Amino acid sequence: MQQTSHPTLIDVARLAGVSRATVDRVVNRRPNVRAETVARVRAAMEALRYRPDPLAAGLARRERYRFCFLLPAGANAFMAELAGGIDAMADWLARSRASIDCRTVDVFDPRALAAAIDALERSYAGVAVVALDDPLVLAAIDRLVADGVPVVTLVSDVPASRRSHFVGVDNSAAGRTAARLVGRFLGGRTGSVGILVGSLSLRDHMERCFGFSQLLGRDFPGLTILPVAEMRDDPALAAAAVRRLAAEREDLSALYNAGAGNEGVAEALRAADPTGRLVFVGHELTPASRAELLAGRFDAVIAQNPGHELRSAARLLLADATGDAVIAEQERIRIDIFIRENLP
Amino acid sequence: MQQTSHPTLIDVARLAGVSRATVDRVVNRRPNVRAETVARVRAAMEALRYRPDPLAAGLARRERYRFCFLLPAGANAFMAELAGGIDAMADWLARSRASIDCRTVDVFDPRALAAAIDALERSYAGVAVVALDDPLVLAAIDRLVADGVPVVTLVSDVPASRRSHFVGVDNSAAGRTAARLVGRFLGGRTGSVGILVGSLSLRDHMERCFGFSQLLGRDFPGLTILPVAEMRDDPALAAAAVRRLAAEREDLSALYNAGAGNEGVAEALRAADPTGRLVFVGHELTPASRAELLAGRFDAVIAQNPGHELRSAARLLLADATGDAVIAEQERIRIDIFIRENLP
DNA sequence: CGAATTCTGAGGCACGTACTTCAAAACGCC
DNA sequence: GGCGTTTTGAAGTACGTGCCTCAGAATTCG
Repeated sequence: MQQTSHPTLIDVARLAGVSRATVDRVVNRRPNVRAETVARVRAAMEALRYRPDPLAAGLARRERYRFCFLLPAGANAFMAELAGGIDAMADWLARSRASIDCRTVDVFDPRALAAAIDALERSYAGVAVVALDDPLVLAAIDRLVADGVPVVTLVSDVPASRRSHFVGVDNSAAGRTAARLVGRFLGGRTGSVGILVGSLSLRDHMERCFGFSQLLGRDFPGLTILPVAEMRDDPALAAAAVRRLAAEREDLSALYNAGAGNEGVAEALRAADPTGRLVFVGHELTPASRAELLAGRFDAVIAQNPGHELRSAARLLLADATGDAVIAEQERIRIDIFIRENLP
Repeated sequence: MQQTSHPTLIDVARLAGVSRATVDRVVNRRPNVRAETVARVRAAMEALRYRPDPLAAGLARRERYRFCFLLPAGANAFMAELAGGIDAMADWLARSRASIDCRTVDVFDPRALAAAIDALERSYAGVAVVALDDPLVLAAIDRLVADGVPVVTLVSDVPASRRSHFVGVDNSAAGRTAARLVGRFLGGRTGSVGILVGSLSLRDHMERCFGFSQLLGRDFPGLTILPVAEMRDDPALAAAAVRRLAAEREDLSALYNAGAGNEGVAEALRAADPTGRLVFVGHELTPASRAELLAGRFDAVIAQNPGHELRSAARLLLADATGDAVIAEQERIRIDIFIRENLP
């Protein structure tokens, strides 16, 4: 029954005319095997199409992998969904003998984030962190990596650090996507376009802003870009800014919110734009932004799938720990566009 | 070290004051255990947070799962990507002791598809099929299910059959999404809109068409919907249809292709609409549609991620076979919108 | 040639579970 | 009390690999 049941290490040993131990040495690239013997074993492996049973291997090497996910504290709906998704992965991870500790930290404070990273136990098999592009944070990440703990950045990157991967989207492209939609939805109308962000010191907000302005300025010359308004992801501040923009510029034709706080924007829009003529594009699919899309007050939402990002980060850390290969295509996070009709 | 290393069946037995065998009986719901004993064992499992080690369990029950994926033959780029993606899952599946046999069949012929389904070995632990909504196919699927082989439909559904899941998108919603984009991109312009499909007997094409017409008619009364043109996913026929539409209707302002054959549309567009005023929305991200988006001749592409669909189908079949739970959110296939700026 | 080194074989323990067998104990019933 | 049935315990084998030890063979080197 060789064709149905998978070949084992013993089958390889028999075919190659060597012992179990020698096959083991070859498979696990241990030293002290003659080149000629290696070749014979390799040939036998080829012939039988031998693949080490991952279950038995995992059982035998009794390692367990503990990972840590460092997420921003706060009421941000997107981040809340991230945190909530971690539990959903528990079963999934147990299958690979892995587990995740989740910690939260104030993400607007580089000092606190760096301290939190420094405080992490070095026994972790890997760490995923929603980072902040700041020298302090960069140094902390590099220290962690230097101590032998692989790091992936999640959602927000620190490109210059020694993290092994970034799991997230190209935020410049996301900004350009928003700009294209705003421009096309305006369909040739002219006017001014307002931009809101959480903070320009957040790399992702800044990049979106940059991409948005760049494309809008180049491809839609009829539109005037207004100065960027910062609002710390605070719905109340966002609402105030929207009201101010609507009052000051009667030619206001579109709004782009590169940050969070869409609830505030929505609230202000209800008052400032009762007819819904104003084109609005924001980020992240939350209960609030979803409801606004359905109500027709938001025209499009640019999003990234937090579940995919979590799983991708976990897979990458796991691959780092076990030495397995990764499917690159699967780990590329896409820039999702949601309108009223394709809400999940 | 009880808190770091996971508890085993033996730990549970010790705590419950019973033997290994009894714990095994409880864990695997075997008969002949007194209710009171079951409760004691359950309590011990709770207390220790015992979870059976999936690796050891998998090793002990020496089952292997063979699945079969039945895909359409033909040069269709989307389907080719589907087929190609199966190999990429091989490693992934080996980890769960599963493997996939991939077979192809002419999807336009219900009789052939039904015969292919009937010819499948009943030893498969599950089958995924790109189905065709036809009574013959439905009956064949139901026969397979009756023989104890779980079936999931992939991309194209047979809702009335006894398949356990459908992995794919809501094509009516996809059509509505396309309509919204066409309408918004036209930005108030009036004119007529052409619709192309592969075949109206294909459920997914028909549903897209339906969703598209429905929303366009309701929300964009300034646009006239032209009669649907069928073209068997043939680029040459598509090109001819586009040329004919462009010639006959000088008010043609947008085109929607609900089927494949985008290469043909692109070729015809180059000639018929050199200025790029015509709004075009199509389906599926292929090298061709990608290039057209970048060139600016296509305005948007509605897509589904074939890799996700494959993995989802595999996960669902695996869950069916092992009795594991599925993460519903993860298995919902999203309707992707791609424009020039958010191409992956 | 002898010694040191490099290879190889044989065997065993461990991982944590599934599944089996057999005997002993507990229980119900008449 | 005796019988039959249900429940439980004890013990074992098996799954396929990682990792270990130790002895003996083969090879190289001085």
